[in-house]
Amino acid sequence: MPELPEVETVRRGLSKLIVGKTVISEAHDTQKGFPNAPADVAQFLIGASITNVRRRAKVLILDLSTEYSLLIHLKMTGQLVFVGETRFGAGHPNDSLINDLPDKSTRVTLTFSDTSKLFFNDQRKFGWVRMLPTEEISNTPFMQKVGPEPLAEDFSPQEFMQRFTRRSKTNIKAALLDQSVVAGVGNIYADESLWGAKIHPQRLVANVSEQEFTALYTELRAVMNLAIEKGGSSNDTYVNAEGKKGSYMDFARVFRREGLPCPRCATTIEKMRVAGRGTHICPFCQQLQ
DNA sequence: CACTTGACCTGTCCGC
DNA sequence: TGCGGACAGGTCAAGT
Repeated sequence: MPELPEVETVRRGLSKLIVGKTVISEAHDTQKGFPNAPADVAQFLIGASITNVRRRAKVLILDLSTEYSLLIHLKMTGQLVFVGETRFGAGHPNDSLINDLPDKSTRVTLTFSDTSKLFFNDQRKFGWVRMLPTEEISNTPFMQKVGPEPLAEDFSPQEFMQRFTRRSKTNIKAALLDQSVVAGVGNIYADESLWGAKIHPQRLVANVSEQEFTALYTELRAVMNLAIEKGGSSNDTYVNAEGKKGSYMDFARVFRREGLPCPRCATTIEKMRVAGRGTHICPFCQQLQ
């Protein structure tokens, strides 16, 4: 999915687009194929207004005036696209992304009192939407176990390294993808940050040095900040709240660049399988040893 | 508890 | 131009 930078991009968009709006109707896909349909969502939504849009890890939190919150996970192919009443006229080039909504991947549609709409689309149906009393969010099992936000100002390199101790017997990529170690890292930014820190993804956590952890910390934050600045990565389905793609893939250094030269040393980038995921490395910069 | 693998879905691409 | 298999941004529930 959308990893931290993509979810953050959606959050910033929704913050500007839907805060203050009042929900007047909710519709969702009731097909058997959508097991995450929010059966109890409508009764807490109708008449409520959106007071805040937050993010924790890869979860979006829409706070409502009713003291309830709508939690949304986009997983691999989820989209949250806002369509305002008069945003684009017919024939506008940007209409191509949104003029067909709702479509067959639309799972939830919220309609606001000014007739604007928010669509939750999800081709692969892994995503979910849940309603919770706002004050209970922090007590959920997920929020109890999820690791710290890597971009938080008070998140230090020391804390970063210390979080990995519980996963010392696995490889660094599997640990980096573990949301209970650090929040928000997915396959793209794992590969990009490991390349930046010159660490082979199959290196055992126990064998990664303090200096290497410091480099990984710095690279991870840099790559995520750059990705947010570029509006995230769009390989295929990801779009922001306005239906637009992000451009980070134009800046990617190894991810999905197998066969191309490493931007640092020109060695041909290779693709392999690590932690069950497609993994991209420069075999010269990132050695197993 | 920590670790690995397969499952959840739909769509696309690649080789035969 | 059809068909099978692998693969795709993420977690989970199982298995060891």
